[in-house]
Amino acid sequence: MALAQAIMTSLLDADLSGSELARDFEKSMGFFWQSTHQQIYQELRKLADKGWLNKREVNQSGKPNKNVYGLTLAGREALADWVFGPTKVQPTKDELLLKLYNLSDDNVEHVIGEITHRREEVMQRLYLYEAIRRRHYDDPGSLPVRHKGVYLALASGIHQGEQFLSWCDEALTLLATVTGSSGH
Amino acid sequence: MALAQAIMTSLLDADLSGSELARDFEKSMGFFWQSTHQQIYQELRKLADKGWLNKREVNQSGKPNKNVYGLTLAGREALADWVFGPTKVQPTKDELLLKLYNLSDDNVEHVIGEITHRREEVMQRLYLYEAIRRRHYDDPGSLPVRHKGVYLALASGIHQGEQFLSWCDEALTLLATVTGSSGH
DNA sequence: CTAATCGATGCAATTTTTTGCACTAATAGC
DNA sequence: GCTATTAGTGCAAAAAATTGCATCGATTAG
Repeated sequence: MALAQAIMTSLLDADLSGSELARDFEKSMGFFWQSTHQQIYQELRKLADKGWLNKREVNQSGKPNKNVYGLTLAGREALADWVFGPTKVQPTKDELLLKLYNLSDDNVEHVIGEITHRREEVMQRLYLYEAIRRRHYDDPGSLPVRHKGVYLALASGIHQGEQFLSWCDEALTLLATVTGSSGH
Repeated sequence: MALAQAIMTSLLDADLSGSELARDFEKSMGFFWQSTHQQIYQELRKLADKGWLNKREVNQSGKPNKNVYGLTLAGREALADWVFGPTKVQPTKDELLLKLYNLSDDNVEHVIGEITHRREEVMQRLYLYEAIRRRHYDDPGSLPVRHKGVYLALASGIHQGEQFLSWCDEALTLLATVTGSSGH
């Protein structure tokens, strides 16, 4: 959707190669914007064609050469302009909710298992986010403007995680009554 | 992703035509699973070919004929089996978060505007959800099993909405300090 | 030395989603 | 009666995302 902008944003601070970007997308930026290396490579080429990125080949000792991309002036301007354009949201599609619509005595146990599992995953992620917050964003008020924004994106992830945990608790409580009363 | 299952789930209680489904997708099911009528029509044809749905043409007085689809036994079984399969999640991609990464003195005002706007939208939606909850799911504990599941999907939307509102408040508070101190 | 392995890069086919249009039949305005 | 509009259905091209491979060097095992 706005993969182009996600990539350019990653390049704001440092020039990166395709694989470096792909790795970055598993960390920070990737917390809320997933992408695969294939997509990234393609998009990089497009952006270079457009003149928003410049590419320079870096010879590496021992390893194959890597192509490092950096924002051009035009790229920076395009990115800055983009902020004022329309904002798309692609809402989550979670098959778990769909499964809930199909809840039955036959599958409650299974669904409970899935919820429990997801709860665990989200909790792990939440620990990570909290650790980052504590480490880098202890006092948001005193951060430079741009970092305030980055902090808020992180905060969004934290809020969502917490919300999910509390939903899980409600769900598990309610579903426990089903298995409990229906016996077996 | 699992559009097929989303459609079949909508057909659990009643047979529907393409346009009726499309309208449904703007309501209940569509609260957490968006789709367009084009996609729905295509998927309906595929599912009918697979033998999971049957199609019957209904002549309507005055209007063009409509094709009404219903679940076949095979369809019901496939749907029931699907619940036990792997669960995919397609996490939200929200350009607003990307914009936050690009926060600057030049665009804070604009971003604040966008957040405020979204806050309003989410609040509206939340009112709707709450109304549905109050009307149909007053006492979740006493609902039949399947409706408990449906209720939990709704509850998920409510939790998410509330989470978003509280995030908005944090964000607006923090960003107010930026515009406040930078003056002008 | 040769073959198997690995990490980084990338092409290409397939599938999914989006976008734009087109047809049909009723309805409304003139 | 003729044209414009609207609701329901659907095709098809384009764009985006996913999946599966393919290459290219260096590295390790035999």
